[in-house]
Amino acid sequence: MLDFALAPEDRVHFRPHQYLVREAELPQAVFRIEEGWACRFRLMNDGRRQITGLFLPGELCEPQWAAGQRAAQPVVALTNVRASRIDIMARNERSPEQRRYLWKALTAAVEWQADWLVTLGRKNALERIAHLLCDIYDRMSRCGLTYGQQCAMPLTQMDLADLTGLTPVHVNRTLQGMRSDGLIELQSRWLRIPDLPALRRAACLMTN
Amino acid sequence: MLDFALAPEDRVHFRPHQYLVREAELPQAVFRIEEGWACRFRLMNDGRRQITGLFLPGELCEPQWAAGQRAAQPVVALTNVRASRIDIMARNERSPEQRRYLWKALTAAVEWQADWLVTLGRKNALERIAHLLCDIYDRMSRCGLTYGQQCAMPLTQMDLADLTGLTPVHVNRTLQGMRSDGLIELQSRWLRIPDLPALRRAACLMTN
DNA sequence: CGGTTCCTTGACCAGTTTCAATGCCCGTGG
DNA sequence: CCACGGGCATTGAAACTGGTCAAGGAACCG
Repeated sequence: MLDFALAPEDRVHFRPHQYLVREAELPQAVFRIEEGWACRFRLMNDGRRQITGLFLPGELCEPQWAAGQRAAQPVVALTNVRASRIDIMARNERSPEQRRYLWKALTAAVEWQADWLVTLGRKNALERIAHLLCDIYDRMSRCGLTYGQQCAMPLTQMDLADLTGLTPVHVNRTLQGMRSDGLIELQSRWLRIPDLPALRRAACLMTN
Repeated sequence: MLDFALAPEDRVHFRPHQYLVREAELPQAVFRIEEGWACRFRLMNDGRRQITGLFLPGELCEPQWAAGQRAAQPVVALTNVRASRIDIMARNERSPEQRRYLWKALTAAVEWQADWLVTLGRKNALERIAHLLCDIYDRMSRCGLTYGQQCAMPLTQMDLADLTGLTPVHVNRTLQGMRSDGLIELQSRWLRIPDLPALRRAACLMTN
């Protein structure tokens, strides 16, 4: 993954609900998440909240900072997080490999967000949650954090609601339904997917 | 806007519903839209459609192609479109200015999509449509295409529905309501916004 | 003109939200 | 060791937003 020397300056950690970066801050570094989960989100005046990005172990947190721009959205830890600070070099000191890597991370963010726009715009509760759980499972497996058909899933139902654009109550009911249909097993922050293709079908993820 | 020499190779045009790029195609160029509107979208198996990006005059269409990747989503003309093909240079032949420009376009796409995730995830019909119309008006004014409080708005109600994640019928009813509240005047593909701050308020766009 | 495409309207229905209350789990402190 | 408190999950009932189906009308184009 990290196929070039982004010299990790130092290790940092964060507790749940602690900010990695606040809104409009000028970040000095990008983070590579070593362990734990974080998200970026936007808050409306009346308190409605939407999570617009999820950061899992092994992933780069906010490549767009590398342009030296202000963070448009805060990033907060969802669990305990251990991360590497990677100092941002001046643009003209970057190697071609570094540029390519940052570019790739940014285009991946565009793709993920486009998928997610479809999910929020056009899918119902079951399809949204199924999509999210498939996504999580895939990303966890990509860095070797799945065990058999299982992986960690530390998000609360409120987190799930803020990701899927639903209410926590409806997330709860939908999860119940998925459990009783045998689509998932989810308990004590641990997810098991007995039949991944079935879950992907439920998420309308055939092309994906 | 186009502050460096992206030598426009040639001019092309497209009729409504004509594809600028098909899915999984390897684009040879990025486009700069000179006139007309286009969008990128994703189609679900059962026909549900979600527009994930809108391209207005003066805007760069799909900077991520510059990485030489396949188009993850098709791009189609919504009106008659006149555009400049800008051939994609090999990565290592690009000037720093070119790189900076492409990076800026890509981070702008990430920001727009994040805003749109909030809208699709957390806003109701009125707020969604108000947001969209504000966005359109802002972008049109940015390239001098607004006249007083007016600008072109060639999208059909079905297009609006596919952007906002609603049904055409509900878009229609919501527009009626906005008209009778005096929030907008919209007829024969022409939009007038009597009170932009009021519309922004209706869209919950205070921070924005 | 004739045929599309787009807009409009009505009646009914379904998925999701809201409000409110209860219970569970777990860490902390007496 | 047990009581307390806070965060999280669960459940029910009622209300509402937006979706579906269906039909009619207006505008536009060759």
